[in-house]
Amino acid sequence: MRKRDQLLDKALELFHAEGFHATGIDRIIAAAGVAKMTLYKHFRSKDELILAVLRRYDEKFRNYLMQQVELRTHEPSQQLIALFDVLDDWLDQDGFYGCLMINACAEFSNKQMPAHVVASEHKRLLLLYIQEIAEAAKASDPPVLAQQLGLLMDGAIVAAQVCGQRRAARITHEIAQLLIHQSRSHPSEQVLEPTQSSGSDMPWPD
Amino acid sequence: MRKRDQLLDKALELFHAEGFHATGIDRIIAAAGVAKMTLYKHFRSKDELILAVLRRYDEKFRNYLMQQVELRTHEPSQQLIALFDVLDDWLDQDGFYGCLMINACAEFSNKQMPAHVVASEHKRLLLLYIQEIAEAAKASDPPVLAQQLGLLMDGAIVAAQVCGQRRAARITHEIAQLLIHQSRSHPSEQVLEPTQSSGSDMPWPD
DNA sequence: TTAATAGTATACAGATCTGTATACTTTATA
DNA sequence: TATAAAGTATACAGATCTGTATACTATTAA
Repeated sequence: MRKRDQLLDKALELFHAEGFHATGIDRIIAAAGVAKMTLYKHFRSKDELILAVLRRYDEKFRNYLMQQVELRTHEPSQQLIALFDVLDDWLDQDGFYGCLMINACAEFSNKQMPAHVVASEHKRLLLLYIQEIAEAAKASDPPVLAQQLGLLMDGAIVAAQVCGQRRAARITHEIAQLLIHQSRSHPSEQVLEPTQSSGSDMPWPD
Repeated sequence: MRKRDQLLDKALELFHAEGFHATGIDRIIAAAGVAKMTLYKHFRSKDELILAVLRRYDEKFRNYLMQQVELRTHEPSQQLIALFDVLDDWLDQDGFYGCLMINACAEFSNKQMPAHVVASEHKRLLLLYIQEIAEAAKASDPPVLAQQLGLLMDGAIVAAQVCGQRRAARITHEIAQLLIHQSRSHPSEQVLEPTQSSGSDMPWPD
């Protein structure tokens, strides 16, 4: 099973750096130093390899995040902040190609595609993890705070990927502090009226 | 030049819904009802078609956003909020496939690739637009507020695309109000210490 | 009306891509 | 050492993809 791991590692690297459709089977087996037949003995098809890669990424990423957070502090409300310090380290790496799951959803856009389902589940588990910390930190509304913080993280990831803003997490760090502070001081949030919708006057045509 | 527009429209639609690499030339000309040679008389290559599509999207999207904002209110600080109401309408559409520019960066990950450059420029122009509103709204630090709000928008886009959270913009609506209020009441922001970095103990290996 | 321009239809070259067939070799295990 | 499992090398089928060649037909404008 060593060859299988080599394949998954190299496939992850290539899919992440160059995309799923743009990366051919031949590139992967060459990088992994493995025969083509070996790949097809471990995985029925490229699609199945992609799914296995995504599951591996999910596992690696969440473990990395949890371990890094735990390594910095054990105080829940501080852990919420630590999320953004870990994010800061990640976005600042040289070969940063965004979140593989977000990238997967760009290429497998139909929500029923297996890759999209795995990506969606990945984000759900991440939010669940953040929510657990928020509960431990006695936030007033842990699910909402988790969604807010998760959204900030994705925003920073995109800013770093698209605009090369390696320090995008710093921006979110401040906002996160504000939200966490607010969530611990105010038991309920106020909802304000949105400006009126324009209806069908100017539909975004796409 | 009518055929050229048909090509661009259909290419935009297909690239957005199915991805750039996954969409072949033949699919595009069939959808546009145009001969293959016509495509290659208007565009040197598929890559050039992609660039033209991205530029068209940039133009369409920013015009749409500006017109929608202007249509809702003329008061600058209210316009900052209106950004998120427009976003809310957009994310709630049935055929929502994320931001084409973010998707392009997922497939053309190298920052020097022309498509990536166009996408980066698109986000820069968006931030500039938000910054101008922030200035008119007398925000304490318009560039920072613009970055914060832009980041929120991208976060909501990703949440809607990956997790199908059609109402993700509602989450950002609240945060935006908080940030705008803070930016108008506090002339300078306080910077807090980040938790210490772990250095090379646990590098995210990708 | 004539001449230039824009578009069409078809076929095809050449590359690349996924996946398979087959016969062989290495490695691990009992 | 004998046997099963894992891996290799090569060739290839068949599909698909980008881009071109060529000869034809509308359309438009002088």
